[in-house]
Amino acid sequence: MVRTESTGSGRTATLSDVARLAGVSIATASKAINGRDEVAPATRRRVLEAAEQLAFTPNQLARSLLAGRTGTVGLLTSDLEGRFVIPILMGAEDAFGAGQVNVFLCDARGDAIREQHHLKALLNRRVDGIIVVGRQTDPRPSLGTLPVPVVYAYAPSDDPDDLSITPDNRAGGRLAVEHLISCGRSRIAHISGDPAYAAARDRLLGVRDGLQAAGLELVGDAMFSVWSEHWGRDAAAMLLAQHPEVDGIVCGSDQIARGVLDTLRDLGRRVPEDVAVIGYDNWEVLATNSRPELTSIDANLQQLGRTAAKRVFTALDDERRSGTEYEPVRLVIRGSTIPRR
Amino acid sequence: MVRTESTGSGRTATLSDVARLAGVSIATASKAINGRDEVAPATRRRVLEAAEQLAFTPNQLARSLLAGRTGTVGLLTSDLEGRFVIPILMGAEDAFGAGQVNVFLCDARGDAIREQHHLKALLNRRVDGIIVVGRQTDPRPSLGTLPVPVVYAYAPSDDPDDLSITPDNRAGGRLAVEHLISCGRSRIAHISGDPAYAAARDRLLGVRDGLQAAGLELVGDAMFSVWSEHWGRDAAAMLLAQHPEVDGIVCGSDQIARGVLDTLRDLGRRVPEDVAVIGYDNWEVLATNSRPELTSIDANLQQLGRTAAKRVFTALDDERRSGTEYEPVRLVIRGSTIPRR
DNA sequence: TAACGTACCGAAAAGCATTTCGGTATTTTC
DNA sequence: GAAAATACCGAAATGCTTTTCGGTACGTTA
Repeated sequence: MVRTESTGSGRTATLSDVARLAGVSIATASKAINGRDEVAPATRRRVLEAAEQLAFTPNQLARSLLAGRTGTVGLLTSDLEGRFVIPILMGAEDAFGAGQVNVFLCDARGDAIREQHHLKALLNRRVDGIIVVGRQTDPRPSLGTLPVPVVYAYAPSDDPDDLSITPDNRAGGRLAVEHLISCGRSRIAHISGDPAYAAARDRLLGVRDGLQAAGLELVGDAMFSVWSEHWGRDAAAMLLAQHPEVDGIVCGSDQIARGVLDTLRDLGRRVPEDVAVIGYDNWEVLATNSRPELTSIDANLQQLGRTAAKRVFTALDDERRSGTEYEPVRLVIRGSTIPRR
Repeated sequence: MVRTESTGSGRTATLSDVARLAGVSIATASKAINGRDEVAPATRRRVLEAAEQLAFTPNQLARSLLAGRTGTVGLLTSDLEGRFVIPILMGAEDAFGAGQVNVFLCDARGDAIREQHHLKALLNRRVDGIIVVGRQTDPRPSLGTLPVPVVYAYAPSDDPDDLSITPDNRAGGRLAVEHLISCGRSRIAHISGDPAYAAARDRLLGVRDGLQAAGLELVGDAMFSVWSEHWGRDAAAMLLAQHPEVDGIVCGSDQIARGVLDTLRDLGRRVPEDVAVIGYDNWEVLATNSRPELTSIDANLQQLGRTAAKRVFTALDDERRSGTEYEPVRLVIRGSTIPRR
């Protein structure tokens, strides 16, 4: 691979190279390139030709230094592996990418020291704002007061003075149960994941909200353990042994729901005719490949990412908001609650 | 939220603020902070105290401008959603994060225009290098000659003068079949995904390599369609109807393998006693939640990302390599090929 | 023709940190 | 006590772009 710059010197061309080649001053070259109107058309043409020939691209570093804004944002995640982080990241990148903003990605791997290290690096690079994306909806430690706006996404900050955006898990739990009720179910159970997660507790609150509003009660106790397919299978077996009358199951995740579907199939229960099942997260690859396909609650994470991006922007100009915003969730109906045709 | 800088003016402190407060020149302040030794201990202390008091952090923009290197790298992906991109991204971020390098993340969403746009932005920001991560192992269009080193990860460039790093799918296919053979299987079939993918074709080549080396032939034709669990179920049903003697199945993906396991279970075949099944990708959430757990081929994508990062670095100093490097894959053995205990 | 206006261009400062090199002040040595 | 060496500090250049403001040169008007 050979470098093919036309400056000859091997450097990338600078504005003064362009000016020299075009036979004008640096100031004039700048104006010509940036479309300012104090330049004669013929001069502008000469400059643009020179810029083209040298493959000139303006140095953003110099620009940013002057402007006091870099057009960059730091995206500080605690765990890239987690599948909740990615859609948020996509949404943010998307919202920024449409403008002139670029994103610095930093993965702290759940380590506070590393996070502090990354934070410092971002501030040194003079990012215009920071989005902190957590992997759980449990509150996380605030970064404290920084010279740039900070928005917490998914995992809210534990400081109410910070601005946080997190999905409305309680509304999601309620939405799920309301859907089952609207499908004519009244003997509804709840199988969820790790009760140490706020997500699990909040969804249960929503489920109870929905049941209470309809004058119903949960069948058996809410079942908690871990967020796995195995647990879904085991829990469903236990549930059906103790409460064979159950006709609807709200699951805490799609993985759990997949396990539940497996057990129901093994036990000869038809889904959704005998038992309707609803998952949570709308993890497409799981939800659309099960038998039957899985109705689920979608947290609109990509939208959440876009909202976070927008807030960082508006915080740049306007006043800063604070407190926790709950993003709405939505129901995605598939065959596990409503028979196909 | 209140800003609490001590410059008073609301700006972030600059080196000259520190110098003024410490009663020294800017040059001396710089030396004191950067640990140069031409500074008297007492002076250094004064400067450091002033820097502390003002919460001074050196402006990387100014530094980069001077140094000619920014300590940033562009990560240009075509599809963040794809689950192959994330581990590579993590590996790269990890490798860089250990140094002083930060990553600009750009998602082109599979759109060439957007990619060009992002590329230009990265060059304007004077990144020191670029990693291009594709979502398939099929060759992709080269970005052409750029003033910074470029490494293509996962999807190799179609220009042999570029440096590409991609997983060795052929070796993976061979590894899978060799494992089945070592498990005593000799009537082996292959169910894979979309034949338009180089990954599918390369893996089949590897499967044939392994069979031929053992003097065996594939049972039936290799079966191609799409990368889905549904197809895995359907294909397995067809396969067993035509070739009930099959005792080993190499699957083109873990999703397909999950479908295959489902069908085998429905048909009363024991896994691995009657039929051994091996997947591909080692997608943990699928592989460890199936019944039985799924043996699979892991492409070491995180390692691939780290290698790509390293190559960008070395290309900065050393000569540039070119051509396509094939990263080794590895076998992860679970219950679908070897009975537990 | 003199005075004025317009159109265009260029010098220079600003943004911030680093580094070189020249210059004091202090210490050491003869 | 004078010369040399040392230790420490500061002015200024560097990197690159943008913007302001002062200055030509030309054309226009009275």
